[in-house]
Amino acid sequence: MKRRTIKDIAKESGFSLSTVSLVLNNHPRISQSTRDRVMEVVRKYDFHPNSAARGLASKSSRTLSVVIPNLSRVFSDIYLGEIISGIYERATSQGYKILLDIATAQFIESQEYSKLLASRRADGMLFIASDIHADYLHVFEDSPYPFLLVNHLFPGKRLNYVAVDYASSARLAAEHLLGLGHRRIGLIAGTNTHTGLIFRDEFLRACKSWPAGAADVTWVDGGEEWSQRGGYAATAKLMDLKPGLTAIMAANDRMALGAMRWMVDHHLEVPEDVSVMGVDDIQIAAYVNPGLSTIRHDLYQVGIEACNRLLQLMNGQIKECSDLLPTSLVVRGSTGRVPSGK
Amino acid sequence: MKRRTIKDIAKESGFSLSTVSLVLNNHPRISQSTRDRVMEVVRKYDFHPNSAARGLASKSSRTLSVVIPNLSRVFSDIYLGEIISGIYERATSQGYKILLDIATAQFIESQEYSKLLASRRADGMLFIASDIHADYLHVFEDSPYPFLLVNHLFPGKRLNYVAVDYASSARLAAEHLLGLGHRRIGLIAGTNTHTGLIFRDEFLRACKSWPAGAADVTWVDGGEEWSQRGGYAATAKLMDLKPGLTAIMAANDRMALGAMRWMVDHHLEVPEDVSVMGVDDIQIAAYVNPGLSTIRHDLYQVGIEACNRLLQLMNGQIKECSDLLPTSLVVRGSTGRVPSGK
DNA sequence: CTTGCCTTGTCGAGCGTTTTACCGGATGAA
DNA sequence: TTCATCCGGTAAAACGCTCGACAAGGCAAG
Repeated sequence: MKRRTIKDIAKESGFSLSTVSLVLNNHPRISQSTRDRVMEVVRKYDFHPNSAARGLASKSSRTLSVVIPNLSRVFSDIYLGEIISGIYERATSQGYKILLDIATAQFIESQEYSKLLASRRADGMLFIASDIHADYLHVFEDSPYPFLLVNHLFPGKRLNYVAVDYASSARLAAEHLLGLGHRRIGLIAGTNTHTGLIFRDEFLRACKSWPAGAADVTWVDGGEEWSQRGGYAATAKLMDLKPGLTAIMAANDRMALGAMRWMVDHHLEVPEDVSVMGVDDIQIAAYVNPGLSTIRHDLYQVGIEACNRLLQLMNGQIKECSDLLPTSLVVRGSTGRVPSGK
Repeated sequence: MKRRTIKDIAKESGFSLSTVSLVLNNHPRISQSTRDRVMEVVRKYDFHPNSAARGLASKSSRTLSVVIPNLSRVFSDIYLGEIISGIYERATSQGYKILLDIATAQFIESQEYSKLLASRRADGMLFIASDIHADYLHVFEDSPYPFLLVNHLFPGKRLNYVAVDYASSARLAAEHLLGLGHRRIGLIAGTNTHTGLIFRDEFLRACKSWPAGAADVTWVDGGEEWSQRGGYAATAKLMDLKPGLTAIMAANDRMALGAMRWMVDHHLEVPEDVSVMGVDDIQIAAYVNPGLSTIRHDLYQVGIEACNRLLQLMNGQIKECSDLLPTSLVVRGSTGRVPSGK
């Protein structure tokens, strides 16, 4: 099968190579009548210009690299899906395609993140996979390549980011639980990301400085994957350390679901015996029993905004970016007033 | 910033353009000593060959297109994540990258699926997004482009596919419930995919021809998105139509979770009053209360296998593909013997 | 000393676009 | 009439790599 090229279109339509190219790129230089005659031939052959040739000549791949974390079953976390949907929406509307990568050990060791941009396979990179050990990202400080962290940040590194305001989420959550009278609180923290650490520290701070009396907060780590399983194990640990806890705060909804499951398995009622609260407001949070109180993070919006900012970095409209997006409290059935007599 | 090319490497290392190219492609023609001297320079400059130029000259983009369904919050379904992880694993190991697309209305109307392959932006396509209305896919019958449906199929169209054996799943599920004595069963079906229809029809058939006595199965549609919400609504409808149901069979776990939620909201015990069963064995199925009985679909394996087959189609090792992968029963707490006296 | 073959490296013609000059003709003002 | 300007289109030089054809040199066999 002979592959058609712009040359065939030129020959058949009677115009030059350049003219066809200009038509295909909607260049204003070309008159409507010429445009029509060329497009007729283009449609007749269902012609689509070769993207490699385009990329070579134009020095742009019209492609964005998106790197996601290497958690087992990573997609099951709505967390990611929302962000990616947002990115896709924005990227597509600007004529960009998405090249997906997973931050596996192999991906990092072979420095794919550099290779992708250096080889011009992608014009810019959105990185959703940063944990506190991602020191290799320092290559993107002052790098000529457009790079942006999505819902992560790296204190001490000059890296662009768009993220939800985790400190504000921590305050909202703390105020909700404290306002319900809780003073003995267990915190299941995520400590493998900087945003997780920010959440933990701000939550502790808010509980310590509560006007109506400081709360006693015990925290444990919820595990690398922020999963139900991790939340379950962390809850077991907390309840062992401090049997009198009246509330469990988890750094995301999945761990909170693990906590609720532990309560059921140990014949404790939520929220009568213990209140449980999460963060993110994933879809299933409204479908468990009781519904999970949580902090809403609009991750779709994070995706949109992150992609927007990356595009601005790419065309030079901005030089750097450090956006924090707002969050809000969602109250459902899993939190209630502290049990009387406790 | 001057971008380095293969030419600079050639000059600096004292070899020809072609030699550098051959080294970079690990061609056996080149001796070890030459290879070493070239690679030294390559590393010195952290050089990465331009992928557009490579693609243009080699007529291959080393990229696979993956198209996923346009469900709102689509990623929240572990269903997809598992498949994509499998695809990624396989594709990466063969040096291919993944170009992600979502089957939005825009994607379909603008015939992006053709454009991607015709413009050589991707060398082959894995389509996870097929519903019964995807008639436009007929363009891939006898198309020169490698194309494969993932966990879907299209009776009546000559399209390659790799899918789980839904008919076998239906039999396993039916046998489990019938074996527990259930004879009045509600089925929440997914009717917008051919695999969903196959499941429904085979489930009905199996229930009708059960040796120990046919069951009375009532089925309703669970909605386009196979979601908790849809499962919840479908359960309401079923329980209204047939108040005496002793078991609910849902075509996926998410709808089953919706069904369980409905039971809780209406003070019915699972499985004491009604058994509930799903399909897929998503991660959370083990974490709800009671644990969800289901049919395990190894979707990671589907991804691996699908990618394998596509690569074989691409290099001509096979001409067509219609694989069905096995499934298995997983019994947890949500199904039990039919209540006595019912 | 030929001849032929093998090994290793080089030449150079593409690959299919974009984009910068440039050009001819029409238009309009002086 | 002349000259500058504009308009619509074209020629051709990149863009950076791959790969088939070819060449040089070494070596073994006759």
